[in-house]
Amino acid sequence: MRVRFAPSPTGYLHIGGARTALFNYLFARHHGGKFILRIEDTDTERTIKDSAEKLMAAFRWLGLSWDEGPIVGGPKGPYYQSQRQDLYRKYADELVAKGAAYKCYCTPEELAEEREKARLERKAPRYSGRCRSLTPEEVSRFEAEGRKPAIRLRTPNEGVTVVHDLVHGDVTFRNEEIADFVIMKSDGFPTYNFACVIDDWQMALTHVIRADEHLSNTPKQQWIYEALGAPMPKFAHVPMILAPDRSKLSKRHGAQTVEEFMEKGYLPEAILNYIVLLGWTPADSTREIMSLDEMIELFDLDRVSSTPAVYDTTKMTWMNGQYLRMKTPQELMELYIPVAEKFGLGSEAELRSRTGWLEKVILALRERSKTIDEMVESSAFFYRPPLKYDEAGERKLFTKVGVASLLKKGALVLSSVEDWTLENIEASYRGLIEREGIKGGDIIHPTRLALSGKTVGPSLFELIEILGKEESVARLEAAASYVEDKGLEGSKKA
RNA sequence: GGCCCCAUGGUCAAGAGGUUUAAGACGCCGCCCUUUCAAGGCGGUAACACGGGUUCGAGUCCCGUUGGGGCCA
Repeated sequence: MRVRFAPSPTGYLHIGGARTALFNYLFARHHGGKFILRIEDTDTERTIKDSAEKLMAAFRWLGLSWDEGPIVGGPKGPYYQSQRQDLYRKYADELVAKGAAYKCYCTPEELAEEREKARLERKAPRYSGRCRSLTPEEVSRFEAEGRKPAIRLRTPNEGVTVVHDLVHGDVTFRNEEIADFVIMKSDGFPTYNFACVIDDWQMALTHVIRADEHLSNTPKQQWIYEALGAPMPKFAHVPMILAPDRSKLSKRHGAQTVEEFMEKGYLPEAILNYIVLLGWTPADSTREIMSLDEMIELFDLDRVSSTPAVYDTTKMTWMNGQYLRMKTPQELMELYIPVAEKFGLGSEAELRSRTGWLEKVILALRERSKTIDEMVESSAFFYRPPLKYDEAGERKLFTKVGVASLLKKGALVLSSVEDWTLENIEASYRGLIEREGIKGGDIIHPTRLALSGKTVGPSLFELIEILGKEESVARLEAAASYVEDKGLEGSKKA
């Protein structure tokens, strides 16, 4: 079995494209077939330089490999449409010679006029077929005028065409609805439908798995296969992925490309796992968390649904958190370091020089982070004192009478801890709590705020241990001075 | 505008005529755990778009309406 993903390199790898690519990939791997990548850069003007490179980088990052295509090559190349132009020309000429297609000399103006006329008569605008049977004289007159012909496929005017779709079942189109359409434009470039069929045929695809938006194009494509005498692949139109407002995904919907999620600290396995569930469920539908290998084992087209899906970042973020928790500290460190560097927490060399410490930081944060970026952000206070204290926390905790003295006492007991272990740190604080006759929270919460600037975070004693004795003491004293300088104690009502 | 596709909770989604007083997941709410927040555990909230048929029986089949999406221009 041979399938392909054929993106046009006009931007980035869209979440919907990624899902379609994934379905193709899984189908190929499940059946031991080939997954082919083809770049549809036929429309050279709109092609963005090196966006094909970016696309492939996204694939690599996701962990999806292709068996044939750019870089890896293959027997059916080239895999860029821009390098296959002579093929389209060749087969178009063949169709003309056979009489299955013909040259059309109509100018855009004439066509527009025809369309306008149809509109006024409230009829469906469709090509009249005026160039269907031009006499040799007419042809030479047009040629003499210097007109460049387009090539149109001669299509049936009656009867129906049925697409046997693997997802939708049989879909019937009335042939009279579709007029002779252009396969080669007058500028010599093929139209989408033609190039697509030539390539799919030449690349010997057995299945065309693509998004629903192409279902309406399929009868035209089937006619091209027939005209060519080419074997027809099986078609499977998978549901589209919609934005939260149920419209087609576009830039204005914010994060929607694989690259964006990559930059936001998402894990490729989480993205893959989330999108595979958009339009497909395994036979055991309560099963959600799956590795790529498991998806390959479980995936098949018969459980692909036909209803479009709205994608929801919230659930993907949750899933990312699930995957984050499955990572070892070592794995997380490799993901953490580059982001931390970008955040200005230190150079890679600096960070790597204290991996033991870093592991503790990461372990402390792993349970409460959903993305790598979030993890890095919430670890910032381990590297430098808080720039400011959480406002609500300050109002609640630093205004209590006696808090400054409590913080100082905390600094004192910590400074006297000889052997800096979690147990000893906690014991020192517990002792203080008992001597003062206060509740644990009375000092634990202000201490957390003093050390991290936050009211939430890892277990306090773990936090203190990681921060170190000197730094903890210094921050407690700084906070005590801060409370005193600002006269916060007892100021709650003011 | 014509044609095509789609229609179960806010979102993903199971359901292939009776096993459904409709799974599961995210979210949300509550409780438990707990030094906080998470995580985890437990519980709760919430749906078959509407109208006609077919059938002993319909979320499941048919038709229409409405809504959404796509393709062609």
